[in-house]
Amino acid sequence: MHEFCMINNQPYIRLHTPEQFRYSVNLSYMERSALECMFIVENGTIYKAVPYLNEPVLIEISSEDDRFLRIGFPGRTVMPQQEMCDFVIHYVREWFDLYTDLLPFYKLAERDEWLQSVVQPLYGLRIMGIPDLFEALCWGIMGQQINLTFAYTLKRRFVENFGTYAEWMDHQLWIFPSPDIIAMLSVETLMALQLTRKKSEYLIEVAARMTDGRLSKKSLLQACDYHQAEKEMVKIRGIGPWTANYVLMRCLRDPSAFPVGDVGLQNAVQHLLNMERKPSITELHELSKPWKEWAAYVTFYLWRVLY
DNA sequence: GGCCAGGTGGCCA
DNA sequence: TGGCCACATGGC
Repeated sequence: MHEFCMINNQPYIRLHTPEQFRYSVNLSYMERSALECMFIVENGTIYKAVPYLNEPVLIEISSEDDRFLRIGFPGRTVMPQQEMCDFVIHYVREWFDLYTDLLPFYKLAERDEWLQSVVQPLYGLRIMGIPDLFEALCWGIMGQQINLTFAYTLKRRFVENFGTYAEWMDHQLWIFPSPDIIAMLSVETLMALQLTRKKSEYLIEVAARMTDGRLSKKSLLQACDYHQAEKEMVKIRGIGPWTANYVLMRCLRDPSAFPVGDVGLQNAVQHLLNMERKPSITELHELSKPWKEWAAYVTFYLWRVLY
């Protein structure tokens, strides 16, 4: 549900959110890294360019009472046409994971003391998504086996070399490169950004598959079977179980996705359980049994404990 | 200077 | 199936 509003000649959409949502806790997640290049956060407002019919649309997101979302359109004095508004509303809902009902997750956490201690302080946090499948896959591949700071550096170089941007005030708001641009690059071109040879090959291969239609978000979601989608992704070189589950979690919206080999997850569990060593994969599967269906959410919340 | 990093593919038994 | 190892370089 939403309303179209005006304030000081600025059009905005007032978007209703589920009860299990708090803007502030999501905002602090968005503020976690100054190195992030796909959106800007300033004074509690998130600015982003979203791709609408190959045309970047600037949006600004803020909140009313920590509950309602306000979606504004910087630089516009009239409300955009209906189709664009519908697109933006859907984009924001997907980005903030507002289509997911978190009530069962919180009910589950109430019955598990350990889980509750992780979940309760972050009440209202959603898995902030990466709606663009190509971006999600690239980010997963780039981030493998390197520290997060360097991963952000690589993404920035990738985006600034091959993406497009819209200007807002003195900022550039970037649109992630489209697969057809990347599919045409040589391995050496990507290696110049300090991606490894293998990662460069993987990125170009994923781009080629998305360009010719062998791989798409639609086809992965078509079977309505996340396990099948995972199998499809893992067939592709450079996408292992971690990356596939990461993409299931942040793009395809499978609440039970579980990147169990994730070192951040392992560190968080080790820390919270006061273990002397990192938990094994087997131990993590054992631990996750009670909340298996919500493993993506638990993982996301656990990341917030350490990062 | 050394260990670790939001892993994966490939090889070997 | 399960255990190593190269990759390849920045961050701290």
